Amino acid sequence: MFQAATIKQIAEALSISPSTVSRALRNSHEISAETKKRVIEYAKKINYQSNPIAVSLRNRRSNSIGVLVADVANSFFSQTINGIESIAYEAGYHVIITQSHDSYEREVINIGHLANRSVDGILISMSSHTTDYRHITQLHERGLPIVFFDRIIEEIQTFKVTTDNFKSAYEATALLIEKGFKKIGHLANAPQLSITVERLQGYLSALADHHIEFDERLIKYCHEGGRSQLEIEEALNHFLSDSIGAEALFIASDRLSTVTMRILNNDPDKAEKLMIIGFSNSDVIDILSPRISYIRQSAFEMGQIAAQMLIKLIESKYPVYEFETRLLEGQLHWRGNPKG
Amino acid sequence: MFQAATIKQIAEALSISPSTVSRALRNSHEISAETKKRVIEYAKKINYQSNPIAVSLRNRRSNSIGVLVADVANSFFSQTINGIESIAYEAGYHVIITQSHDSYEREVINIGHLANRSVDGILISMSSHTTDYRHITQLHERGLPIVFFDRIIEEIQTFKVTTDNFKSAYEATALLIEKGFKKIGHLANAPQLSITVERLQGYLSALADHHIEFDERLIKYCHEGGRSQLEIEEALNHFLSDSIGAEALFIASDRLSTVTMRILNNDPDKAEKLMIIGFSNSDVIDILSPRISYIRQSAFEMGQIAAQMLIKLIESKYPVYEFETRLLEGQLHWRGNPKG
DNA sequence: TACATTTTCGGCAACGATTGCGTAGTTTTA
DNA sequence: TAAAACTACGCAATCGTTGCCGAAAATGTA
Repeated sequence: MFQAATIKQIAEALSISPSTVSRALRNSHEISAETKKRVIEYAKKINYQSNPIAVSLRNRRSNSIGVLVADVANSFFSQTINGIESIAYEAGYHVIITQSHDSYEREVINIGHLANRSVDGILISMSSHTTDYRHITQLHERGLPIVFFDRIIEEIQTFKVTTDNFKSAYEATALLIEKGFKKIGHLANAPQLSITVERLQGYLSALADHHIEFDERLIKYCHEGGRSQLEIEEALNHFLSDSIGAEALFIASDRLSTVTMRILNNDPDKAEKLMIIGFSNSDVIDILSPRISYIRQSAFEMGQIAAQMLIKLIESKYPVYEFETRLLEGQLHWRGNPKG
Repeated sequence: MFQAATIKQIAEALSISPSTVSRALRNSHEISAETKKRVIEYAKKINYQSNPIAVSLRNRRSNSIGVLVADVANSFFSQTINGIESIAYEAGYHVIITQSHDSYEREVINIGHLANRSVDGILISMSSHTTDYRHITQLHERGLPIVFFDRIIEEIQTFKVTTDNFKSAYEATALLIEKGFKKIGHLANAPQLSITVERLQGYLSALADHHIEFDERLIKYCHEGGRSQLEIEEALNHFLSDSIGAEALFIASDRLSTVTMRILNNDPDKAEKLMIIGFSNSDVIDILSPRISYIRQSAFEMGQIAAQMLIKLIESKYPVYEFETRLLEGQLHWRGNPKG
């Protein structure tokens, strides 16, 4: 491998000590203008770049932050990552991205690796199969800055940012009711996720406020969160069965929405029977067939806020004990009949 | 911040030297079974984890690889990243992802940061606005392992992996011709990209083989690659103008495809006039309206191969002078009439 | 028993950058 | 004119780990 220039080389070339070079480069007042000039010029000449690994070792700071998401190939998360990156970059941090693929084991391994990799802090969106939080509480107790976004948990006191899922779900459900639908199915994500609970509550609350009796058969959890198409097909058949007869459907996540849409696209009979609203950040959700009304989350902004929170934690000189949970507004887009 | 356990602490606690601890943990034959056992037990007890930054400094290896893509919020790239990650993870490398957003300046800055960050190698998919390769050749000459994927360049001798763009473009165009279309527009990406040139040649070659006269007005380059919807609207209007009268369209990239689809979705008159085939790795491309036939690249596999190539370069004990350029097959999916 | 060999381990130095402390040499102040 | 203050720089330690060399102890051989 190639040999990068070091402070020692500069020191030797100019017959001064490494400390002087270091101070000159950092523009210390203890160094004469003359010496500074010589050092800076020579450093530029040999294209000196400080070795970030050495700096990290010395400063016990890596200037990098870790991110855990379920999957980067998911519009919502990739947009979030864009937001994280935009802030991190500005602040001089590198971003190390890992994926849990919604597996608890991978979450544990990845978070362990990140902490071990000496990241200065971690941004976490929980895997849908996680119910044991010890791998995170351990790190948190040891003082590692952690911020949760999107899929947050109650159990750990720190900064969090997510969509106002209750409100968005409420609005979506209420809108369906106002449009005249009464039998509204709810295709929910894995039940242990915060977003699942919040969205379910929004749904239930809207029903209650509009005096629609709650029918538990109208709720179906997807434990595989859309990774299994079969799971969703069964749920749809269930909703559309004669005994249930759902007229509309509120879908609680990105992936569930697109998988549902694929099934309906292949089965126009079903598609005609259902008015659909779903969460989705796909950039082509508005040109899918059949039509789907959708709730779009402020993913980019969520990433930005999460990154800002984390960097604030990392750079705080004193331990932080006051935390905030930010809720971002989702945007509801009504698109009318499936057949348009 | 929390204090991680170190080798020194173990050494002190067991009244042995740090070197002995290090060797014991690495299972050196020079250490007695007895000592090994004591060290390993105590290390486990205090949850010792080696500090990767110190190891990096010592070994001049960071066990991380850098990736440069245009945009993670793009199905093709996010799938590629998934492939890269799967291999890198197995081999013990971390992945640092950066985005050029198709800007030359950001590409230069990001690649500089990655190299400076002491990654052990870099995976690059060129930004569409890059014509000057000095920032890369410099690193390459200094011995930094580099592998190109997707958007590759001729100028640097190394491993490369991309789709057989010529073949896929040829097949797509030939298929349109066989279906009876003669006036086939080609919506091309930025002209300086390898993939643009290869796809254009496939298109031209198919026309020639089928004895269709080439009309240069049927080719439109999109210098903004879909970042500007206006650019594409103008191109479509051009293709559909009376004097041109295109009957079909071959679209050369993911983003161009989806933006075109949005325009056509909003303008059914236009949509009816055009049979469309486009490159796309969107997971919902098959349920868009209007219908679009598409070429899907083996993105995940491309990421895997690129990562394998890079790791091979990194871990090679001798300089490598024999390089390979792998071409992966694209998959053509015919979906018939727009109105289906 | 005497010597050679092997096993087991400690000490030192280095990776590259940073920084507290010390100290010549110079200038300012009383 | 001597004391004080300041300027400009070097020394050495530090971060955690590991390669190299050598030394002591254990073992083997004659």
